[in-house]
Amino acid sequence: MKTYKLIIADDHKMFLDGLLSILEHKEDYEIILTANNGKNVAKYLDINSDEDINLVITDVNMPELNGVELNKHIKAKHPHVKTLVVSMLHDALTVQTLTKDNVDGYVPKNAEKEELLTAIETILKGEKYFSQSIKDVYLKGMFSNEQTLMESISKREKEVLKLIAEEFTTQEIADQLFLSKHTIESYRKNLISKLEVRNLAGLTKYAIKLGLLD
Amino acid sequence: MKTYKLIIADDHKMFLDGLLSILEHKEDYEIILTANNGKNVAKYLDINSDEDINLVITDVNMPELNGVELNKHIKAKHPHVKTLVVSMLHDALTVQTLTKDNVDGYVPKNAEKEELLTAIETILKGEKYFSQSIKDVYLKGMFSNEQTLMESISKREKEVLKLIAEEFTTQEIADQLFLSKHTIESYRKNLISKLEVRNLAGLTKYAIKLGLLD
DNA sequence: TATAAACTCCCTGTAAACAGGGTGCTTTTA
DNA sequence: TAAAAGCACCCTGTTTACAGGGAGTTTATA
Repeated sequence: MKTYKLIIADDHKMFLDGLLSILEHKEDYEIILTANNGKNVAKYLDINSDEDINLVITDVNMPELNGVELNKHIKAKHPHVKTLVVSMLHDALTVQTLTKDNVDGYVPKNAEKEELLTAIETILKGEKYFSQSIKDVYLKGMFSNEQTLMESISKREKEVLKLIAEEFTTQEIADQLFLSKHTIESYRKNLISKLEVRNLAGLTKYAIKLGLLD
Repeated sequence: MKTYKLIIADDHKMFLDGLLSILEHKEDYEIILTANNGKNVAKYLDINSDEDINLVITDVNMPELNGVELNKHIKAKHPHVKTLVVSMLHDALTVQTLTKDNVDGYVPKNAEKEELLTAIETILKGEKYFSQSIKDVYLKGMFSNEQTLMESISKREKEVLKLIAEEFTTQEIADQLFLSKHTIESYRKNLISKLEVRNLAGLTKYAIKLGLLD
């Protein structure tokens, strides 16, 4: 019987313990590493790229390097390593980003442990596994136009939006970004129009929705 | 050796499984009930009040009845039952509400399982147990003036704040509340001053923080 | 290499927000 | 029963935001 090598990343130690206790008396899984952030996992993979890790199980919200970024890194640098996200239910955008980055599966933390085991097995067989609730979120996102809006906001616009939501005035933002006051006014105007809001209050809410603030 | 009767409430089944696997091979703990919301726990306690449950371990974020409300209910109706919150790190206000409602302990989910066991033992001995990080949050809340600010906002001010965050202009708010435009301007001014923010963006963030929006 | 998208900047107005005062009335509570 | 807090309103300014245009340059991409 083949033994699979696993890495688990989650900053909730108790949850990690739970996962471990579920997996450790399965003889076909060997936990090579546990980490409380994504960076350590990325580092480990970069250094020990000869060791054939089969699967990385990761949370989304983690310090240093979050699950979305970790998945992206893995798929770019170590495409043979499978990835399974086990996390709270996230917004459609997160799920979409993950799938676009070729994640192999997503199971919410409120799933039964049996489902987790099924997901792991399925992924190790080379297939994808997404819980129904994740598929729902994804589809909901596809047919609402929210993420279409989100995608239509450029990097620079997001930068300005963030500063607006941080209560800086147009002039202050211009100074910070070494741009003309007129430019920032244009950005604000476009954002108000694109996001279909009326004023700073609406922009601020969107900035929060987009996760631009801490 | 005495056996203690425990109830665990958490809507993340996998976390629940983890907790169970940590506790179930401890012979002095008997898990009477697990639930994925607070309501079922409250119901169980209300009906089986003769059965002497020693401790309820609960998450904060749960459907139906959250951990804060559950704790309040338990301490009001079943004061002999100890309560331990195991949850993500929460804001100072949540921690303060819990302590005000006489919760017996709070351990964050990223704690080691040893700390959880220590917390349980300590509480069952009749003492309180709060992780250092929780104490930090609490103290930070005490010495920051955030919740003092929250309390200093009157009902009318909250009403105006909500409408501001909903992107209505001063005139529109005045019309809705049948007040003078000047009055609304005064409220906005006072809110900006009280909440120590600079503009609509800051007010909007506070409205969200205070839970005035959906 | 076109063509679109993003980025940058500018103009003219008007409307709204922001700053810093003040008044009087009512309700709560120490 | 005073004092304090909340409520509603008013005034004079200044600053900023908002509305609705235009236009050139760079960058990515089909």
